[in-house]
Amino acid sequence: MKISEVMKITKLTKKAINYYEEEGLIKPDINSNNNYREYSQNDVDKLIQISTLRQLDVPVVEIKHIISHPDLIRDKLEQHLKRLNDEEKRIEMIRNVIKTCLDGLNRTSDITELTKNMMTLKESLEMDDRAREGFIKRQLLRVFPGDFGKLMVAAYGPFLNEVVDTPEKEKAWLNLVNCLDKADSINYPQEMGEMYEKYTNEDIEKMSMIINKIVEEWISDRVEKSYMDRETFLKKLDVIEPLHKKVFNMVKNIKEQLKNSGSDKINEYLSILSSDYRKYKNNLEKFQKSLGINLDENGNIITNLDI
DNA sequence: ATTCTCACA
DNA sequence: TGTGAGGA
Repeated sequence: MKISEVMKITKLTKKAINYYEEEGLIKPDINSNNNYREYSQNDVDKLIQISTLRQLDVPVVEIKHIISHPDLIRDKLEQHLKRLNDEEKRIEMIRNVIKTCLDGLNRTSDITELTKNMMTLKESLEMDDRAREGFIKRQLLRVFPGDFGKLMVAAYGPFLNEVVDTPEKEKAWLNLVNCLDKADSINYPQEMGEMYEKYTNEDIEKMSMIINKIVEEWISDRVEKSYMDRETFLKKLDVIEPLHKKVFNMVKNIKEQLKNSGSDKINEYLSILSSDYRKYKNNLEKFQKSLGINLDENGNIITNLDI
């Protein structure tokens, strides 16, 4: 039969039929008088198969393989399914980057700024776990310059080793990156600068160690034993008491600054991201309740690291 | 009516 | 991975 007939039967266009021939999927005989194609029933059957697979987005090359090696069909379909799944993930990623970027857009309408932001977000998704951890730490040190930043890193470090393996976490991670990215460096209150001048590098090192250790303990389940009596707690408190009292009064100021740059949701995102952080908060709460410690204006040792 | 070639997305 | 134009 001639091509118009085949068009009717297969619902394919001339163009498509010719194209499939060009690609070697079918080989109709050619009438040497007029150069017209003569399509066999077999050609039509093949074209129907091709059409079906094409509607499922199977690439023409794969269809070609399938036609010449019917036993490959399982392999090829699985391969195609994987492609689709990958593509879905890719699109989900793009969607999340754009959404997150849109959420943080209020501050800039500068397109250069915007695309830079999008690039940062996209690249942040391609990081491995180590790189994520390093990225956050660098950002923390930028937002909180100097010694206070080191203490922040010590406090938050234990929560930064989480794998981002669910869509929920991916969103939270993007929000966190976005949040830190647009946060300006903190201008510490004057008293704070004065306060930190007094500390040597060794002091800061030591405080970092202590903070880190405390947080680690709060994450672990040992916390019940090591902290749940008031005596032990007060002893530990003495170690960092000189630091604590002053720091607490400045935390509000810093919180304000974060809020002003729209970056005050770090905790929220970290909660979604890190099960350790949730555990930490949870243990903290339990502990505070059991000792009757207040969270309010007068400050207490537990909350002062929690910006 | 069909094929071919080229440019184009 | 096709489509559309235009000539043969």
